[in-house]
Amino acid sequence: MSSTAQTETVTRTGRDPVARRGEVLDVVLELLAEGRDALTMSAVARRASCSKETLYKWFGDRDGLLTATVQWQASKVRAGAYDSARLDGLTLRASLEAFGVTWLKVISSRTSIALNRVAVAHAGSGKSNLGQIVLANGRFAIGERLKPLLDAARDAGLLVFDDTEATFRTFFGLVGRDVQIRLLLGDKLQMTQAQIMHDAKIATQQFLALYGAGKKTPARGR
Amino acid sequence: MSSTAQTETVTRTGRDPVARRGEVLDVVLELLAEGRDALTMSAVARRASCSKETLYKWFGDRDGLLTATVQWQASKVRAGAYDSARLDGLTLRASLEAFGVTWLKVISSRTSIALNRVAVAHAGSGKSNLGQIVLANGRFAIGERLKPLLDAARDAGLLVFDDTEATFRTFFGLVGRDVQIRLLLGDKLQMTQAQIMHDAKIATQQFLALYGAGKKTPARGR
DNA sequence: AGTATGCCGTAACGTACGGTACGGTACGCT
DNA sequence: AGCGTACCGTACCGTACGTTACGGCATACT
Repeated sequence: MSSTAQTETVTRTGRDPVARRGEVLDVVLELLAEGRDALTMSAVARRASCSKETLYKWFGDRDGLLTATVQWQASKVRAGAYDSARLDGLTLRASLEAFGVTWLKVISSRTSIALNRVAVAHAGSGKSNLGQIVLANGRFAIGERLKPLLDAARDAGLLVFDDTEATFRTFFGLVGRDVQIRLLLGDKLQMTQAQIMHDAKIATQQFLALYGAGKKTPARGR
Repeated sequence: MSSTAQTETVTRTGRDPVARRGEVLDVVLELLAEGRDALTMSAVARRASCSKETLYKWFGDRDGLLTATVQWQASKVRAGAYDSARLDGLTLRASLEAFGVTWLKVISSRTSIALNRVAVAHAGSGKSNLGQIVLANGRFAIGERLKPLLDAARDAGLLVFDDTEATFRTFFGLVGRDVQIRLLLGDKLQMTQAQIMHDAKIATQQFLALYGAGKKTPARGR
């Protein structure tokens, strides 16, 4: 599990087994993102050049593979926490915008869309908790990462609010708006880098207009 | 096709065939909302007491049935347009809150969640345009219904904004926040009547704080 | 009454796919 | 060299489900 890779147990392909595992999961992400046809165990095995037997030995069943994939993807996305020290209006604004940009990039990425689609579909079928995992690593993870910033900003007298959770949810709504649901439903929505940065900027302006303590930019919505 | 139903062609069950069609589609909605197991043609036929042959004759194939179901549900949701005449700050606020309540009720209803789930799953598989239909009857339909109100409010000097679409999207985000994605992913989120009304009220306050012309309630979040 | 039509119930077909079994091969260990 | 382990490739099995086919019955039409 958490053994530091010192002895490189080289397998047939000349690779360390945990790396191999990662390769397989990357294949799943690939296949999912292409999404031309439903993800099938045989397709994964073929593309990853591994046997189905190995797939089942490693991940148990299809759900296990999916779960591992979601966690694998989540482990790649983790970004560093924003330093809440020496906060002023400008760094707060910049941090909020950065959060917005990060989040918009995530939800508009092909992998995230694909992963959310299978998780949503799965949540319908009741079995397994893929949806919960996606939520925990997406919506809730970013919430937990943003809240310290919000609290610090309140302590610094830059923001005024009671409920951190509710305040975060407002920011979340201002940033995401209808983007995620439209993308999930297959709407052709071009989220360019420029568009994302613009959206994050506007959302931050609006957020500060609602919760900012100072009388900065009035933030009329474009 | 478009013949006005005058001659009531009574079938075996003593029902008019178009009503029978509606019954079948209601069964689909039922099954979908229960969602214990995936929707299957056999299950629909059994529950609706009709033959699979009839299902295929009427709807072509499974996708056709799903499409018809989405449109059937959409046809039931259509609410009347809000009268934009004699607008003042109070009626505007009330109308916005009403919109918010309506929308939150829709997206938190079991049927909507189930329908969106199949549409999202379908959007992944590429085939058919279920996602587009859901979008057209959900997100976009409510947008087209709200925009006249926004424009009227701007004409009446109650709101200040440039881009009606962008303004609507902000309202959409303030109202929906993370609710829809959480519900789609299976999060247990209790959306009681009281909660919905409270959320709509707050969202409206915040929206007016951002776009309102007058200096009404400052709308501090929560 | 006799025939046609529409629909129900059920059986049957084909296929896709999750899951398992098995032979063959490369590598590590002794 | 001989053995065990891990894994690839492929064949195989069982089942679920979309789709089609068919027999039977009730109503509509002449």
